[in-house]
Amino acid sequence: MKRYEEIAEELIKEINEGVYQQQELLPSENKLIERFKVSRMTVRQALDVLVGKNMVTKKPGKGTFVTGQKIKSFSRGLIGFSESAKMQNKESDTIILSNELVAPNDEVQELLNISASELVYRVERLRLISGEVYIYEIDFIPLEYTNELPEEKAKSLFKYLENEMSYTIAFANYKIEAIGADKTIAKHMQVNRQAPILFVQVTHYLNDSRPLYASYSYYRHEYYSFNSTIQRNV
Amino acid sequence: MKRYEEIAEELIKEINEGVYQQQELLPSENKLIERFKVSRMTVRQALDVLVGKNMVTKKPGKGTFVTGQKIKSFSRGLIGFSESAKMQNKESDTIILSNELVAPNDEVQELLNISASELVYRVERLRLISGEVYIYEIDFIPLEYTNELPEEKAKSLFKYLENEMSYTIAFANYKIEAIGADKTIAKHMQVNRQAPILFVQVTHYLNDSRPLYASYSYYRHEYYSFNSTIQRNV
DNA sequence: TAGTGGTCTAGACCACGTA
DNA sequence: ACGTGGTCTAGACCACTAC
Repeated sequence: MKRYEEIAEELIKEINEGVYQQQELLPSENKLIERFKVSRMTVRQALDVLVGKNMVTKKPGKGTFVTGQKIKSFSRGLIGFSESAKMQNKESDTIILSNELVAPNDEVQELLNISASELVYRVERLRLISGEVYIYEIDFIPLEYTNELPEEKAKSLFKYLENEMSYTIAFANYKIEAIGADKTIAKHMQVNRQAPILFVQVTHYLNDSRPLYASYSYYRHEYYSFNSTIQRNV
Repeated sequence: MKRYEEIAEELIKEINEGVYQQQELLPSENKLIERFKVSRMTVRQALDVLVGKNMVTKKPGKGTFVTGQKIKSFSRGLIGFSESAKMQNKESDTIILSNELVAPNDEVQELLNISASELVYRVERLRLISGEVYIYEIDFIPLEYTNELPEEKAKSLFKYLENEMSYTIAFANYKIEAIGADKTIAKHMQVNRQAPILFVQVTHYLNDSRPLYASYSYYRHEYYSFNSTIQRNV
C-alpha cells in the first residue's frame, strides 16, 4: 500500500467518523506533514484522492473543507454499486428478491435487441447500506451471455460479468427520471406512496455495441445524486 | 500563465498538428525535462492536463501514448415536450420572475469559482408550453461575463451568451436528483407539495475550464427524462 | 502579518516493460 | 540492463485570505 493511499484512507475514515464536521476545515497541509511525517507532495497526493471522491474542496488562502454527504454514484464514470459504496467506505449488502429465467417483454426486447423467444435472467435486488434500503433494482441479462446465474453471483452482477465472465463494458446508455413511488416500490424501499424516487434505466454495452444487460434502478432520493460531465458536441 | 500550462498548450498544439501520430509515443518525461528546462514535477503537471483531456494515456514501463481522438460522452440531453413541442409548433414561452444583481451565496461561489465580492446576475424563470409550466429555473451569471442583462436577453440566456456574447461552452457538469416539491416550487410549478420533481443543477464551462454560468432547474416529472451515454474510463 | 493552498526545483528509489 | 512512469523527499517562492 502506497503511503499516500494509507493517509487518504485514514482521513476518509476520520471524516466518516465525524472527526471533522461538514463544512469544516481539515488540518492544513503543514499540519498533516507533521502528523504523518511525510513530505508535502505525499500529503497533497492523499488530498487529491479525497478531492477526486468529492469529499473535500480546497480553497487557496483558506484551507481544505469537508463537502456534503450525498453518495455520488457515477461521478467518475461507470462503476458498480459495491464499488461506489466501498469508495465511500460504507458497509453495503445485497438481497436477492427473485432470480428467474423469463421471456422478455417488449421493452426489454428492444433494450437488449433480442427477440421474444430468447430467454433472459430477471434479477430483482435490494441494495442496502448500513442496513437501510438505498436501491431497488431489476436487471435483465440474456441467457446467451451467462448460461447460469447462481444466487451468489447475482449479488454483484457487475463484478461477475466483468471479472469472472470477462465481459468488458465499453459504454452505457442512461435514462434518468424522477417518479413517485408506486405500491411495489414503496413496499420494497420502505418509503411512502408517491415519495420522490430517482429512476435510472441503464443499458450496458460491450465494445462491439452489443447490449450486455439492462437494469431498472430506483434510488432513494435523499441519498443519491447522479453526476456527469458532458462534452459539447463540436 | 503558469509554466505547466504553457507546456501543456505547446504539447497539445503539437499533437493537433500531427507531430506525434496516433497511438505513438510522446517524448519521455526526461526528454521533456531537458527540452523545456523544468523539473520533473512541472512536466508531470503538464501531462496531467493532457491526461485530463483524454488526449494521452500513460503506461508505466512503456511511456505516454497519444490516444484516439474525441469519442467522449455525448448526450441527447433533456428531452420531453419542449423538443416535441417545438417540432409540433406548439407555443413555448418564457416568463422572467426576477432578474437582479446579487452577491453569490457559498454554493454559487463554489460552483462559479468566484469570491463573495464578485456580483452575479440571478435570473428566475418559468418555461411554459401551451400555457402550462414545465420548468422552473434559476440561473447565475457573473457580472464579469455580461455587464448588463436586459430582460429580453434573459429569456434565452443560452442563446444570448453563445450567439451575441460569443462565449463558447465547451462542457457542462450535471448533477441530477429527484426531489419533492417545496412550497416555492409547488407554487411556481402549479403542482402539489412533495410532488416528485426532476432537479438538475448544471454548470457550464468555457474552453479554458472557467465556469460561465450555473443553473438550477426543476422539471415537471411527467414530461421530462434525462438521457445520456457515458463511456467507461478504464 | 501569518497562514493557506498553488506552483516549482533538484534530486532519489521503485516496479514494470522491453530488449 | 536500461528506460519508463509512479512515488517520495526537503526544500522554495507566490497569490490569496483573514485578522
